[in-house]
Amino acid sequence: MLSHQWVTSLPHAAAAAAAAAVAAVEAGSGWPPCAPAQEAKRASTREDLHVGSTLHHRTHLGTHQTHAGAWGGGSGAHLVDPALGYSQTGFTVNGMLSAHGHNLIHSGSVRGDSPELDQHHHHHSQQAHHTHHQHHGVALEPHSDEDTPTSDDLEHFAKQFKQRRIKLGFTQADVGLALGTLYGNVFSQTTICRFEALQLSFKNMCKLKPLLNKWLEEADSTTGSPTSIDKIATQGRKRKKRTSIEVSVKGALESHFLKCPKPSAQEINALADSLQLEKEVVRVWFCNRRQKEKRMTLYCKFDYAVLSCES
DNA sequence: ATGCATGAGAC
DNA sequence: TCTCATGCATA
Repeated sequence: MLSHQWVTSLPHAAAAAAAAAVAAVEAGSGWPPCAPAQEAKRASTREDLHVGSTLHHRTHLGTHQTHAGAWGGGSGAHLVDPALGYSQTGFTVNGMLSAHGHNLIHSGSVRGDSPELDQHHHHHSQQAHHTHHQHHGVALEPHSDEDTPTSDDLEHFAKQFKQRRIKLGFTQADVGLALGTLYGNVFSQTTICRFEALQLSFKNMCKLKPLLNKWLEEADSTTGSPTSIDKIATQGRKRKKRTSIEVSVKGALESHFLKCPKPSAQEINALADSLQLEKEVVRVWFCNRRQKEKRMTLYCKFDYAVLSCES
């Protein structure tokens, strides 16, 4: 039981905690295509899904990270050669062929201010403020990176990006580092990966697209300009070892999630207790599960009834 | 490629 | 406390 222990991780591998805390905008995360209308019952509690009405923020990119070297304050510049540090360089080759089987998001046409376009349900609490001031059926060209791209734009770009990235011989990690050296924001392999797989929130995708687009141009235009690599490694800070949740337990959590995506603290306690997990683990699990739910545009359709969930 | 985790910012 | 962006560590 329990496999949680605190490990003092001294990341010798490529690491860079230069995460800009940007996003001072309000919420608005889910992808446009689907409009899960589950909650919306409580007054203020919800905001995560009202994407539509407000999504014209700027795709700013403050090259200045709020707090470099996040943890410990100690940002021991630990230079790591990406080629050596990250050994995930090999898989790329075959990656281009297999690609990601799921090609989601087909709802074209979303752009500008109201990207959600709810097509069904909404029996209650309709957010009637669709500023549909847009000539339908025109679409025209997708302005590359100026305006808010449509879902299709993003999907296409992501696809294109991955393809070219691979052709150019770069790994996802390489790109992440390059973005840092070129524009100030370093990203991990994870993020690049998620971008390519469209597993980021719509907003996030929009934010990253311009950056990746620049890199792309830069990359295949400069036939051999090894952008200097410098990186700030995060000094060791305690990080909880990843808790491995057993399948059976996961099943239980899933089950509960379907009934109640947002359990109260007490419910979490009860659950944690019955499943013999730390409360924090359970709490985080639900948080992550919710996030995933939003990204899961694939199964975008219908809302499962929100059952009783208050204590 | 993805699961669990951290942290900042919004309520 | 939740969301949201992001990533270490892992399968």
